[in-house]
Amino acid sequence: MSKFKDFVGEEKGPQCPRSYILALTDTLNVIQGKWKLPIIASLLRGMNRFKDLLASSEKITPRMLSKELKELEINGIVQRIVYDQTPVLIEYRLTESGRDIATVIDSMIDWGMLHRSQLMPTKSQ
Amino acid sequence: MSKFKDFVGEEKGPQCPRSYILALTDTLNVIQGKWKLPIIASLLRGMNRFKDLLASSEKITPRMLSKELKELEINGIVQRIVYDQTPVLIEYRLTESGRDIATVIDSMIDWGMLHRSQLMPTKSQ
DNA sequence: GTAGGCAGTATACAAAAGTATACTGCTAAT
DNA sequence: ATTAGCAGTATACTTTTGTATACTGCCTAC
Repeated sequence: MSKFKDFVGEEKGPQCPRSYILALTDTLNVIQGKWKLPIIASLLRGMNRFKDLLASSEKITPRMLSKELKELEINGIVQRIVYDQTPVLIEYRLTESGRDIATVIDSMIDWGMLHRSQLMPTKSQ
Repeated sequence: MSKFKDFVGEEKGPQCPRSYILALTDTLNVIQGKWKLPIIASLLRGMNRFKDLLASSEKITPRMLSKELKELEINGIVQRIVYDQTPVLIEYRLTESGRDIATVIDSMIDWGMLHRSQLMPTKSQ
C-alpha cells in the first residue's frame, strides 16, 4: 500500500509516520521553484560554474541563481567547492543524493506520460 | 540513464524529448501548491464531499478548496460527480491516474528518507 | 417564515516568489 | 591606468499565490 495514502494536514495530525512527512517535504523543497529543476539538470550535464549555469538556463538572473544554489547547498543537494587559486575558481557539484534525485524526476515523467496517454488514448503526444 | 538528465531551460531547447518535458510539467502542476497533496491524500482516504474535505484539511478556506479542486479536475486528477437528487449531492473522486500518483509521492518519500539518512548517518530520524 | 446545512462565490488584502537593473570587490591582461 | 571577466550582492519593483471575511442560492426541517 502507498506510503502516502495516510497523509493529512498538520492540524489533524498525519496518520502516516512523521518521518514520511519530513521526507516528502524535503523532496518538495528540492524541486519546488521555477529554477530548481533547470539548475539540477545543468549540473547533471556537467555545468559547474556560476557563469556557465547563468548562461545555460537563459533568462535566470544572477540573483535567482545565487539564491537557488544557496538553498540547494543548505539542503545537501549541491556542494560549493572553492579552489584557492588566482583568480579564485568556484564549482558547484551535485552530491550523491543530488544525483539520485533524477530517479524521482524520472518517476514524475513516467506518471505524466501514462497520464497523458490515458487522457488522450490515441495520440499520446 | 536518467530520462531527466538532458532537460535544460526553454530557450536553449531541451535535449531530452519534448514529451518528457510536457509529462514532467503536468506532474508538477498536479503536486504544486500548498493544498494539492493534502487534498489528494484526503481523497485517497475516501473523503469525497466538499464539506468533508474542508474539515479534513483544517484551515483551508472554501475559496482555496474550490480553486484547487477545479485545477485538479481540469488536469484529469479528480472527477466531479453530481447526483441529481434533492438536496443535490456532489462528490469528488480521484481518477485512475489520480490514484496512481501515489506512486510518485512514494518515490519522493523514498528519496527523502535516503537523503536524510545520508546527511545524518546515525540517527536517521 | 426563519434557521441551518450544503456547495460554493466575491471582494479585498497580505505574503511569497520572481524580475529588472544596477552595482561591488577582486584579479589579470593590455 | 583602464578595461574586462568572475562571482556574486543590493534595491526596488511586479506577479503569483494564499488568506480573511462575508456573502449567495438552493433546499429542508422546525
